[in-house]
Amino acid sequence: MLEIFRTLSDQNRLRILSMLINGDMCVCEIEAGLKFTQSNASRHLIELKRTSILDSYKKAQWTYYTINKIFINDNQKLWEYIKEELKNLSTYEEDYRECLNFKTRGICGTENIH
Amino acid sequence: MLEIFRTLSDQNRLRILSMLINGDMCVCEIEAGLKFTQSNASRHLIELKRTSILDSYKKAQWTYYTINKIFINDNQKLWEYIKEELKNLSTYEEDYRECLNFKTRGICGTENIH
DNA sequence: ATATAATATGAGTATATGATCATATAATAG
DNA sequence: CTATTATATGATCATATACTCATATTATAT
Repeated sequence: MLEIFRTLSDQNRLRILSMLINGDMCVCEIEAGLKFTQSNASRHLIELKRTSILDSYKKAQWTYYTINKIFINDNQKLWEYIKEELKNLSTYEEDYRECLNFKTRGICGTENIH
Repeated sequence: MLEIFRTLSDQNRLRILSMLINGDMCVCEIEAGLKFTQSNASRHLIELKRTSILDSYKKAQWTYYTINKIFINDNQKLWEYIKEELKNLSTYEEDYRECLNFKTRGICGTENIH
């Protein structure tokens, strides 16, 4: 529980989660959508995965991160709380717009795959 | 949400919460039961109150801290999660024994009141 | 009033954390 | 193979946090 709260107690990791509730994203989409440096995006995602809040899979050279189904299942009440609250983040609307923008423009070569 | 998670991401504050689910306690009972220094106990309790997870009331010279009913009501799912998990803390049984011990021995003059 | 006990707080220190830059690794394309 | 793109990681720095000691504040008792 401590590790979970520790991982959740960062503004930028919450912003990442608030985007992933709308669908999986790769590192460079997070990077572009939330305006992080590449290494910062990667580190936050890895930290979220380390505490099993996220899971990841690879598609070609892209690493996609996704909300971990096991985490949701093991922490249902906590997850319901988080999921509701994430939409109230002051950054949510703007972040979502930016992410959609990059998704449709095909920021990182993903347009060749999808 | 961020502030709440930040406040909850500390081992000693979780230990405090795990004791308070069994009843209100004053600063010196937390101090004795959990073996904190006086100032450390006070600071953690104040931080938990600052984020409205705890509330406090005074009885003579003692400050009693209590789980904030408003917090419970405003964050029901989160609170259910926390309440369940607190009992699984590795420190829980031992801390509870120590706190009971001090309660019955009347550690801080409270025996004169109760 | 003074003495005592409980709590809060200012100041200082050590450690943890988040961020960045530069570089390494992994995967694909040509 | 080499070049390119995406991701991960080592090193470093600045800031945040938890802790302690000393002191201030508050409340009670005598």
